Amino acid sequence: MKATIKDVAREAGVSPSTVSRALRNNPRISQAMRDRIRDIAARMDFHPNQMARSLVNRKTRIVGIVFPGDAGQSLGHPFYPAVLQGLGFAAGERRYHLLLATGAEAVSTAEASQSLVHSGYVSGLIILAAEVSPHLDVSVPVVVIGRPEDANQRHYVDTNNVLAGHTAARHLMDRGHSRLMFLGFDPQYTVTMDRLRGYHQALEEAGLPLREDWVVPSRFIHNTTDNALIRQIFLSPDRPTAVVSMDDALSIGLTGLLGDMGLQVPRDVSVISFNNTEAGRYHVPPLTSFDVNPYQLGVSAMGLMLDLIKGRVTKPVAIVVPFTLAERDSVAAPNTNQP
Amino acid sequence: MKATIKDVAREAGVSPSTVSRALRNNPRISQAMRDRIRDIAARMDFHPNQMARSLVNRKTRIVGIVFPGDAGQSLGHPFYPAVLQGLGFAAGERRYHLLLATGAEAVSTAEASQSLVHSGYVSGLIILAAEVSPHLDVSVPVVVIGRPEDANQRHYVDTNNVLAGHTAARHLMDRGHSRLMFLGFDPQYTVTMDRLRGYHQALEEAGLPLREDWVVPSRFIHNTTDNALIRQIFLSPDRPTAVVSMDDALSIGLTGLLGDMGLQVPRDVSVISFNNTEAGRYHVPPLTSFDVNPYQLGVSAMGLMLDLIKGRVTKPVAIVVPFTLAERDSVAAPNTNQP
DNA sequence: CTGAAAGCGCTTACAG
DNA sequence: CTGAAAGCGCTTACAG
Repeated sequence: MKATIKDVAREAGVSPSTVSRALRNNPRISQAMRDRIRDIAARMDFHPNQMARSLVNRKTRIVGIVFPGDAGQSLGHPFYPAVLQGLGFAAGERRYHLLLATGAEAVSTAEASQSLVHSGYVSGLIILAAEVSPHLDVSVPVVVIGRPEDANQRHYVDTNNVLAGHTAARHLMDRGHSRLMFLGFDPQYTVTMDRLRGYHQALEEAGLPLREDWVVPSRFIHNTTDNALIRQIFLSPDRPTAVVSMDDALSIGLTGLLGDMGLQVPRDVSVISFNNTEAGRYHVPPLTSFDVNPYQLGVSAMGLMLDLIKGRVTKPVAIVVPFTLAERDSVAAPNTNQP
Repeated sequence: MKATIKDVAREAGVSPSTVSRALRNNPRISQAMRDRIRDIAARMDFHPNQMARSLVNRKTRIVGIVFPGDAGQSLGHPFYPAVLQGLGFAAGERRYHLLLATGAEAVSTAEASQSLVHSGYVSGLIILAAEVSPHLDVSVPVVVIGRPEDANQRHYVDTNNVLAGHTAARHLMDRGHSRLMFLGFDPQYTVTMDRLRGYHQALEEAGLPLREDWVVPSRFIHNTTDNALIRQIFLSPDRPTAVVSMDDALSIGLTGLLGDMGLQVPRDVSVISFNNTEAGRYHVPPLTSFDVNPYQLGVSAMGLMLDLIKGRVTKPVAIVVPFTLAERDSVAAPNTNQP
């Protein structure tokens, strides 16, 4: 039987109120008494039941984490465990725990969130990867990782994806490319829309035409795309010489597809990619890829969340986490022997 | 303000007891009343506070998950997110949640476990990857993933690692190798000890000598090893022609090290590896690697846990999840032109 | 078929 | 400096 506060009180010959206060270091209890009670509590291996505390405080030391799609799926992409590491680290420092939303089947982000909040288990919600409209009306603070559509009314931490898309296009153009394809547009995810915008800006600034037929959609996270469309694009004589790709997995698939068509990366097509995964690092050729620093995204999101819980933040806060570019071998100058 | 059971009771003109019973579908309440109350509760968006329920039931719908080392570190290896996916899926199906132990600094598995249980938040504990002795005396069911040292008194789910080690060695010997090195022994982890045992058995059965100097230690999960020792082993004229490696990351590091010495995989040295990661798949050469099916490990562990919580299991249960071998290009016949 | 009362393990005004 | 009482939001014997 686990010891309760009453057991400790009886043992110490005081009331439960006094034990409670002594343990929370309330100055109203004499130092001597505090020490004595703490000793007794330790000896009895007493640990206050957090459920009971939460019930009266209307606060738990738990933050709910909601993954896009069903929880499981997204963890298959290394971005998410990395975010989780960051979240866990920052939470652990302040003795908070993470509660994972587990939607077995196709439970939407919104449903998963609601269910977590309704349970009363969580004091806050961190939502990963902003699908377009997880409109939810909940009674606890919410932080989203990624840019939500109604960004100016929300707390979020994100990469500057417009800048990243711009930087990607510029990186390619600086090396002489002018025929760029965009791989991995998904209207469900603001991250791909933001990068596309930056990409378009860079093209415009360079006076290059915006070819909508070279914007290839794909399902984000799942990283499935329209191979027939890609094949068709590269069959054309005025095919692209470079690609901005939303994810390493997409880039790896693309490399294979191009290989089947007799096109080599980077000799015939340069590829600049996102997420700097291990798979991309050991791929042939090793991929030049943006690292959006998912760990830091997690750390920052949890930091913001804990401030919100403590009531230290009032206005909507947006945190931007810098990205870096890992330059490897998938980008080269255009092949001038080609058409 | 969230609606409470009292609000619903008032609205329905009945007592809270009746609302409680109606919502739990207690047959003592008339069907008509049950329907009426459920309607009202739904309309008021009432959701019972799980904290309060847990307090009286002495049960939560939360299972604590403890990672080896500090939580964060291990998530960097794809094995762990995959297990987590399985755990999450199986939990979600039964409307259970996962609470992650977050030890910021070097919190031991045992401490993390104790803290989770003491909090009262969890109804059970799943401990990932058995370090040698997480001896803990807790009041909730515990399932470990991996073989604990005191296996016969515990519930666990594991790979048959003795068989896996044996199979690895046999796979190499079947292709003509007789000088095998074992890379990645870590006395802290039973998994590596088990594989080593199987490996030894296979050598013995084949009448091959057991060379202890060819058992190279490394830190599990971190996958750091003793490169100087490896170099020394391969500098010798009677060097190994094949390696059983505990992890793809270790194998990738080894390939690089051997490359620096002018030795190629698989031409000069064959490598059979574990964990079938993406990095190994896109590595050159693609690694032949065992898949220990981490997702299923998670699903099985959670299934067992839920049975334990329901009190449907009494005696210690051990579940074995089968492994498979993904054969790729890192294993070949020994190079007969070499010494 | 329904309700009043006690209690889960804590915390915290209120009182002394 | 310490205690008795009420209450957090539920559930469940007990009673009718």
